[in-house]
Amino acid sequence: MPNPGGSRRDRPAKPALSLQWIVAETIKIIRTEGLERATMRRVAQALDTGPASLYVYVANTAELHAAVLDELIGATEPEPGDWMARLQSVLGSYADVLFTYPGLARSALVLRPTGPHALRLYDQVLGLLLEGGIAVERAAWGVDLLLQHVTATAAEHSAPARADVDAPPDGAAQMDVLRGALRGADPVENPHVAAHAEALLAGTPAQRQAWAIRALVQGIATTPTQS
Amino acid sequence: MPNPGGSRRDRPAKPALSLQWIVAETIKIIRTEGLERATMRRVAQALDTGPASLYVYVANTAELHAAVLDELIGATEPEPGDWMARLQSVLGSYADVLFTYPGLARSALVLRPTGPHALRLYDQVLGLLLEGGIAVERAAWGVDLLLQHVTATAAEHSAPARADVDAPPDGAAQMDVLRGALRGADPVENPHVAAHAEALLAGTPAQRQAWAIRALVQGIATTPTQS
DNA sequence: ACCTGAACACCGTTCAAGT
DNA sequence: ACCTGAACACCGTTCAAGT
Repeated sequence: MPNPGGSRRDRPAKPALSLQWIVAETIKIIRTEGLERATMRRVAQALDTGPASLYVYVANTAELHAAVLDELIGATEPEPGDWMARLQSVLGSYADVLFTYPGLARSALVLRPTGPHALRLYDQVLGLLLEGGIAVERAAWGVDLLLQHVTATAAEHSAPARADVDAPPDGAAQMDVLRGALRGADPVENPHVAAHAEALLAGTPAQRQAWAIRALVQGIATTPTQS
Repeated sequence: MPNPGGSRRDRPAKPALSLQWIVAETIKIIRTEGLERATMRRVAQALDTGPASLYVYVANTAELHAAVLDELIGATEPEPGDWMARLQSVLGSYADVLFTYPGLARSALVLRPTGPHALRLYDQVLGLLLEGGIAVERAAWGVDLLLQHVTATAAEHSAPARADVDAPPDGAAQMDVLRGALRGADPVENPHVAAHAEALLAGTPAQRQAWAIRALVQGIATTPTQS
């Protein structure tokens, strides 16, 4: 006599899987345990099923990560202001997403996000460059350059996948190593680095990021696509 | 009576391990089987030992990859010409290294190469920007921007680690997906992308790379570090 | 069509024990 | 000090079998 009376008390009626649910659960895991923990096996476990079940909805782990990233990109939005201020703010909010989930930036470089939210971001950035009066061929190539810069910067600040869970989630450690290497440069082997180590290390990340975007826009606006 | 006569025929007298030898063997594996095959276990096997032995010389897999990358950067060299031509050629030869061993570029973004050869590359790029008459604070920040661009571009063209060994080693596939997404953009949702899809996709990788470097240098040269 | 248990073929890293 | 076998704690993906 299975399931008498139309309800059973043993299980809370497991709903059917769906890509949306899988993505939502994966984001929860990334948020609480980090990207490296969001494995097919771990996600399947959270969904109370076996890893094989996920392959009905995604072809592989990369595709799952891509779906997650597009979902997160949905949160990016420009604040009001002139075109340059809006550009800085869309790129800034994209950077925030990538910095919040370090490791996803690494994926984003290779994944080339192409979901609906990513496309909207692409469209916003292109629109802002055109609004700034930049020639269309330059603006078109510039979009890639700007998004690549933000993505790469976030990826740099994310640490490689760690075995040790307790350690800080840094990438700041890598920065310290670089700092040490530049400060310790041999004036004979590396004269320029040795002479200008402090200039190389100057500025806060925010200052450097803002400068980089201004410099990129400046270069994009003034450099003809035909040499 | 072990080892009579001072020589034995059973084994070719296994030499002692060394970081140099480990790196050399790892490069061989990367060259023939790809980075994703160059695991601690696979490298140890090639060295006819167990994986634990490698941990005497490197702290983890990332450190092994970093040592390999620095070794490979040793091959970069500028060709003669004015400072801009030399800049394009050093960056080009660095790009060649990263494109030849796709996947190492992905590591390079996070690893922040700091070995002797990487430092030399850093020094060359900084020297060339200064030779071009660029203000030292801008040149110093610009080095990062230029190397980051090259590294990120190479990383983009490398595919994610694949289970399937027979498939093309592309990343070109990702580009095709992007192409399709841009061409198929909805004119209402993404008006700018839809209107300028061809401009977004225009140019060969080489043309875009050369333009990007000119644009970066232009932006670096003309953008004050203080807004 | 969707879902699953179990298996296949791997990983990085640690550790106690040897030389 | 250097090296090692064996183990610990995982992976992604596939496949035959079920519903």
